[in-house]
Amino acid sequence: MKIATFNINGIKARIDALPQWLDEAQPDVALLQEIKSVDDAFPREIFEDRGYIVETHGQKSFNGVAILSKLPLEDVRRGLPGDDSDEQARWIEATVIGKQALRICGLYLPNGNPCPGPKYDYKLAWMERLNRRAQDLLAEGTAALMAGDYNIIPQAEDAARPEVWREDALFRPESRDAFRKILNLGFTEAFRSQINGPGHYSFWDYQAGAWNKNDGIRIDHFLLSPNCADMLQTVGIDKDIRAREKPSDHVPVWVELDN
DNA sequence: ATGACAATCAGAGATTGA
Repeated sequence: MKIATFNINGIKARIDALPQWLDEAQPDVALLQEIKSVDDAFPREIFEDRGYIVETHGQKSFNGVAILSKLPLEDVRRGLPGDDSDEQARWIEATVIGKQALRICGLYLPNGNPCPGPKYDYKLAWMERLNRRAQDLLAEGTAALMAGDYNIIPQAEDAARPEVWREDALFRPESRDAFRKILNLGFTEAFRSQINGPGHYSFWDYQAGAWNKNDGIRIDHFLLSPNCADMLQTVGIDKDIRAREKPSDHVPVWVELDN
C-alpha cells in the first residue's frame, strides 16, 4: 500500500497540479494538509472520479486536512483530542482496511512563529496533545502511522542552511525535543530509517529563489508505530513537482507498506 | 530590509505561512 502526505497550500490553487500528481504517483492513500477550504467547498468529485473516498476536516481560509483513499475507511475522527476549545482544523484519522487494518492519522502541526510568543506556546501545547494521542495509538495495538506537515526540522542535516533556522520555531530545541519525545515512545521516522545524509528536503520557500538554490528544509514526516514500521518497504520524496507550473511550496512524501 | 513570494478573503490590503 502506497501512502503519501502532501501539504498542497490551498485546494483551489492546486486544482490542476494535485490531480496530475495523483494520476502519476497513484497513491492508495493521500493525506492532504492546508486545504484552506470548508468541507462543503472541497471539490470532492475530482477525486471521487479517480476512485478515491474523500474525507475532509476543513476550515475557512486556513489550515484544513483531508484523507483521500482508494480503500474503505472506517471510524473517521476529526480534531486532535485534548482541547475542546481548539477550533483549528489540523487533525484527521481513520482506519484503512487493506489486508490488515491500519490506523492512519493526517496532521498539520502548528508553525509556531514568531517565537517566543502565543503561537509558539500553541505549537508546544499541540505537540503535548499529539504525544498523548500517540501513546493511546500504541496502547490500542492496531498498526498506526501519523503523517503530515510537522513543521519540525529534526536535525541540522534536514536544512540546507541550518544556521538561519537556529531561532525559528521549526528548529528551536523545545520543538525538536517534543518531536524526539514522540519518537522515543517507539515510533520510527520512516525516511531516516532508510536514507542517511543531507540534501533531502520537502519544502522550499517561494521567496528568494529557494528552489533554484536548493535552499530547502525537510519538515513533512511519517511516524510509524512498531508494528507498522515492520511493514515498511520503501520511502520517497517527489521533489520534481516543485519545478512545475504553480506548485505548492511543499512536495509529497510517501511510503510503501507491505500490508 | 517594515523586503522578497504565495494564498485567502474580499474586492484593498491585512493576515498567515515557514
